[in-house]
Amino acid sequence: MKLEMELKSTRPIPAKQRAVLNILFTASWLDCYITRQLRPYGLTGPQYNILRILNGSFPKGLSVLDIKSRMLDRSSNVSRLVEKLRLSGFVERVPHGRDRRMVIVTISETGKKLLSDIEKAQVIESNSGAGSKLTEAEALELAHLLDKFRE
Amino acid sequence: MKLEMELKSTRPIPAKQRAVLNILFTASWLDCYITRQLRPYGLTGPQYNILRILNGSFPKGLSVLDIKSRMLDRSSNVSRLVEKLRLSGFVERVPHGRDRRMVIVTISETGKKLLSDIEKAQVIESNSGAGSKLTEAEALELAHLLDKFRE
DNA sequence: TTTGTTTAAGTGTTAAAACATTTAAGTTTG
DNA sequence: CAAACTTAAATGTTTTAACACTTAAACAAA
Repeated sequence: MKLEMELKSTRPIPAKQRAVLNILFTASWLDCYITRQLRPYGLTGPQYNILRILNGSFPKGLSVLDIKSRMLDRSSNVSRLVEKLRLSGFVERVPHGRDRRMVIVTISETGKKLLSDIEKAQVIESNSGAGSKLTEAEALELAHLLDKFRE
Repeated sequence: MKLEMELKSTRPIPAKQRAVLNILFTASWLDCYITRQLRPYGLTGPQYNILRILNGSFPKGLSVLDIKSRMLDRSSNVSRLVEKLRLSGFVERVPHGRDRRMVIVTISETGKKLLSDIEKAQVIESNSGAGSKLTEAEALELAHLLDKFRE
């Protein structure tokens, strides 16, 4: 549905403002979608984000700050999120050898198993999920315009 | 900066996933930007959203549910947000005549003054703000692709 | 009417975000 | 070396989000 319809806007919205509102609205919509997808697995969005970051760097681990710098939401409190993931058994924490201030976080086998379960479930419904109506070219164009938006 | 750089991604990201990540990342970036803009005025993003909705419907007011259905973030607790705005003097609440379950919320003169102050300040720096690098046509295209993304 | 259902708004509670502050280890410089 | 500074992680606190639940009014049907 078009943004104006979603927001029940009466008067026309200027182009740039429409872009701003649409980014915020779509992100909220997407966030809600992702939260629903993750609920059965007992993960929140930021926790899932961390697991995927660690999976991408596996078998190497990352420090807390390294994780934070790669997150979608940079205001996340990574220490606490990692601690929750550790309690659930999805990551492991080992102190850094040289620099004893640092802690290196690594995804566990359980964590990797969880990610692959989630991925499988999403692949099954990937043709009906978020962004499924976009062609590859449109998806690329969208990402490019968003990059330009932040300049 | 391109998303891959922002997220320090090593391997290439598939197009649709890039779109998803970029929407979430850009929204978080934008949210941070807006929060900073609004801070001097003592408003949060959702509060500002409500004020603008009420300004758009002025002089008519809206019920709590009407406001909610027009908000960017539909999970907002409008009752509490409206109460805060009322305590700050930016909105007024009057019980609905016929249906005594409803409350009609209207923006006050103080609230309208606040909005115009904020707008003026943003116009001044509108050439350096969010989305300023996009042309009108690109902004429209971006909004259109986001509409399609949610289908 | 009275019973049940739906709708609007508000409230209670838990968890998370936001932001500042603290602790401890490492670095730099006089 | 010692003091000052910087950096990494954790913690404290306040606010807000998220979600369920309550209350009260309107509506619908027996």
